[in-house]
Amino acid sequence: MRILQLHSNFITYKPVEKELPQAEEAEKNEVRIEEVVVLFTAVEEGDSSQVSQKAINDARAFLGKLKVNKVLIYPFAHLSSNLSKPQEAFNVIKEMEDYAKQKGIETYRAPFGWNKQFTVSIKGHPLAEQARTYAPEALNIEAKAGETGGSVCGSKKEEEPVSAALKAEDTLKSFWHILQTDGSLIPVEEFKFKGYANLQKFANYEIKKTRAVTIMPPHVPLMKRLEIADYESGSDPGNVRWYPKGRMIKSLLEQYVANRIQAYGGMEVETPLMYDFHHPSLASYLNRFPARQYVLKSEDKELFLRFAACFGQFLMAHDAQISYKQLPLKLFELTRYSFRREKSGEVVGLKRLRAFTMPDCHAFCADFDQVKKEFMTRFDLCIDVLDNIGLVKDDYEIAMRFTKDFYAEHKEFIASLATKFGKPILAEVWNERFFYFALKWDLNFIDNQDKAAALSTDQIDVENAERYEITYVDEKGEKQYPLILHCSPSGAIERDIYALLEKAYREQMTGKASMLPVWLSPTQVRLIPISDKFLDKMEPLAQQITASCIRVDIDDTASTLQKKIREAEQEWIPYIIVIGEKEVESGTLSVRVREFKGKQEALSVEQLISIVSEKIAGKPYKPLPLPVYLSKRPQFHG
RNA sequence: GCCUUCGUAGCCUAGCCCGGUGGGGCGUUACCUUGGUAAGGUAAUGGUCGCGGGUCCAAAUCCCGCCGAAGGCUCCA
Repeated sequence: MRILQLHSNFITYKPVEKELPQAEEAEKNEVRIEEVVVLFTAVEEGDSSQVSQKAINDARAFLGKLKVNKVLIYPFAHLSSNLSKPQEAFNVIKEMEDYAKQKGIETYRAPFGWNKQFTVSIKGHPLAEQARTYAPEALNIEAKAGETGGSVCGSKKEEEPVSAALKAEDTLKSFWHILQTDGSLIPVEEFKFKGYANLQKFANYEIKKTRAVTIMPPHVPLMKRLEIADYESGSDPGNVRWYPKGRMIKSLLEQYVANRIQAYGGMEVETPLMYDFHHPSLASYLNRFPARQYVLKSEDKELFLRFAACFGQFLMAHDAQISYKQLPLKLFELTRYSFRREKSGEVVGLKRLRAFTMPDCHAFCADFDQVKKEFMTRFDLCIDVLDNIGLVKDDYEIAMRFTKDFYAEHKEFIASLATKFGKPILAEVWNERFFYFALKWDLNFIDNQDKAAALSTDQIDVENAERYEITYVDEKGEKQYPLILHCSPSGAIERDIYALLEKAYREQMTGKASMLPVWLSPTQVRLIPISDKFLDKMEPLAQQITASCIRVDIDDTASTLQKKIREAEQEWIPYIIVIGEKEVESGTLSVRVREFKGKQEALSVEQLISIVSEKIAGKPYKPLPLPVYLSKRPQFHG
């Protein structure tokens, strides 16, 4: 069924003559209806009463928005070249009419089978004109795509939506299994989740999408209170502001991940943020999901903001001269930003943003042997990167997604990944390949609402080399298409911070100290003088500690000792040092250690420096992002 | 996009159901306090109660419309 829906000031029509033997009886008088939603309707082969109800229900949704309760069903064959038989069409039209009346809509209908002359005046607002298509079999398709984030650049099919949806029903049906550590695959219903509570939560989230939690995500108040980030009402939802502390944390994570990818062999590049909407390699893909882009017009060009670094790197690789000797070739960019115009209701805190920072690393490989080796290396890299960020195997679950043919062919390879991970993995298996990747894994953090968010991912792309005409020259001097791996070792940086905050909250709930890893703590050491008299003793001590690349600050505000300690604890500062008479005389510091729930330890300055230095060894360093003296700091959040 | 909830000072919040001088806390500022490991005291400061309309002698409170936000659903290429 095809419907053209027009919110009209008025419509007039006049039946002229019967066009079909099945035409109903009608008078040849002009009819005029004011303030009405007109549904020009073509009934197509196979349309049933289900379709007519669906169409009316959709129309009702609009009526509510338009604050109209009047429709005119206007049979209009010209919308389709695949019309059903007239008698069936007439029945369906009548069903629509009956159903609409039953739903309390003031319903009019133009006569069926007549050639009519009409005039229609259409309103000027954005919702006034809508076209819809209903395929009878496509009504209840839940095209579960299985993409949970990561660097994803193209889909496989680009037919018109209806046939794609039909295809999707068959192709996209997911069969869920658990991939055990020995590489064996068992249906998810048969798996005993005892001892794997997190995996069970993840499986529920992925398969059933059920959860009964209504609490606010804990990381949202935390990101505000800790002055990391906040919503920016002056921008679009999902574009957040970063305060000095948050900027520092984010910057350190960015540096760390970038360093690791460079050590792995990724060549860092930088590519444009915006691309031509009508570029041939990009257009076919974009047309499929037009609503997901930020689109901007600039003079006569239509541009869209990138949602990953794929385009830039692929266009770069397209123009490059690549020999098999240089493979695997790894390009990397830290996208600040990638843009995805998620629907407003989907944007949450730092978990799901419209503008986010994502390391995106592509490896161009000669053949499948090379892919396997590289894929394994990157699997290790991703797990190790997250581990260093502060997210360990207990914090996340892995999903692996592939077709059953791919599994049959590469069983050992898939098994080796599972064995390496050492925990059972959720496997989503398809009968046929629908996406551009043959194999993908994604690593999912499970938060306090039992929801999952994808962090790292890696995918074997078997299509985009051809689409973007990326080639390398093999031993025989012939051009070949490489296989492309897409990897985001940490996932979005903002999402890492979300995960760290959610994890900290959970630790607190289970009686442990909530804190960020020491290398990411904006203040690592706080000095609190017991009274103003000791304030001038602070400065040299602070300098000595700072010289060892440790971030130290001094609480010179006019409040009490107890309050200063309370505030330092609420800032999650790992080491708090109170200095008074005793310390000045003995030279020994009284250090309150957050990790040990505030236990005090007597340490020399050198001991303190060596303890902290050990904690942050191998991590990037940035100086204190705020003035050393607390009295000099503004309060960014009430 | 849909559903639900919520908009009261820089921040958190009571009051709203049942209309009658908007109350508290945090912060900020000043003064007192100069301390020994999670909130010292006093005072001052700060409000078109989201916006517009309606009902009423009278609206933060009731009604209608709009705007904004959050959560859920869907979604997550």
